[in-house]
Amino acid sequence: MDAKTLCLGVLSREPATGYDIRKAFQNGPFSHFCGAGFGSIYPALRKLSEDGLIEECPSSPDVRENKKIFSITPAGRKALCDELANPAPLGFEIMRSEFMFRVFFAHMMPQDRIQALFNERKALYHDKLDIIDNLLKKNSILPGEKFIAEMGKTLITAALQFLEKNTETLFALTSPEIGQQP
Amino acid sequence: MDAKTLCLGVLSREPATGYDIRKAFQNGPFSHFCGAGFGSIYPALRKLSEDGLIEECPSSPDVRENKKIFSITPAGRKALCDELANPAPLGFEIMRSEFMFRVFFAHMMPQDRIQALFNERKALYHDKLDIIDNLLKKNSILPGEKFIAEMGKTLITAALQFLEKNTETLFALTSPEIGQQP
DNA sequence: GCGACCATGTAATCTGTTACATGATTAC
DNA sequence: GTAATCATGTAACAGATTACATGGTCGC
Repeated sequence: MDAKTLCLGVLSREPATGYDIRKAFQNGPFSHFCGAGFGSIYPALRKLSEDGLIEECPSSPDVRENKKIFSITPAGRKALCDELANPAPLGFEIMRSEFMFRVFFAHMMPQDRIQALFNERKALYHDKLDIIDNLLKKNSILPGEKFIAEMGKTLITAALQFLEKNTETLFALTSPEIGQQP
Repeated sequence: MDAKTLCLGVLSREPATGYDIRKAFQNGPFSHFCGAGFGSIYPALRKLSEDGLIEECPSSPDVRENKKIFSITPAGRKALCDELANPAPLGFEIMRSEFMFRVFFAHMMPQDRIQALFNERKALYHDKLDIIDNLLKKNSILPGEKFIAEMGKTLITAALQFLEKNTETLFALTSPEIGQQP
């Protein structure tokens, strides 16, 4: 899914600035399953604008002059629908994970490094759960959005519980000091 | 995690060809958390070879001439360790998911399309579970590898159960024919 | 006044994906 | 003999990440 489609998706919910879109990816309803940085978002907005899929809202006196609020056009909504309905290039994206790659090679890392990795990851999971819980508190939430928030919550909770239950077992089976072992 | 590190990781377990590496990503122990295609693997192998991190095994009469079996060098093992231990650029990779993006916009899709999406996804999960179950049957499996296989199994099972339980609820809340709704 | 946050954008680089191009071996 | 699988690679293109560069507003 490219940055253009992601931006279109965010804008289909409500008008937003590039900055707002990034927040939606960082702390908002999209944060647990996709993302993009400024370097992807701004060029995407320019292209979408050129293609007439989004448009800049007329500036009003109460917003700063350099602030650009974009809204989706009917053509943009159509383009998003088409993209959503298309045969899907699939790709199994769940868990394309650097964390898992590292832990896979636990025998090549000192135990304190793995411990730090686990702690970081648990903290990250807790952050994501907080974000999702806040989303679920809102009363106006569409079915798809709710479904995905709950799915995220379920999966992150499962991951967290797995880490909590199995860390000791992993440590019991790896040597504390070993770093460069084959 | 770039293709070079991924290849190095695969080769740290046993010597392999580019083709073997791809299989490790498609059906092997790495399949549920990372991946790469030929277009990434072969250039990566060339670079790793140039840097002395891997080397081509001397050709023996029992293997075909154009087949190149690579093995990791001590320098390569060191490079992998360094990469594993480094402060981690983090990035929350769990669930960077096109599936979730689509379902999030369920209200913009006809119900039969969502149904198809769900069926595809469930089939994919079952495939992944089969692969993982086969991995877990092996008796010689390192602790990190076992941990990650079991974590994958746990998470995929949780995802599958979530889909099974909540599909009807989602469908009850979305209209069957609506496609292009705001 | 200062730090945190809002806000936009560009340019270089890196890297991955896709399609193409080729051919050997194995099992039926 | 023919289809599936093994096996290697290149080239063009699309795309993202990273760092850079700039400046306004708000609360303390």
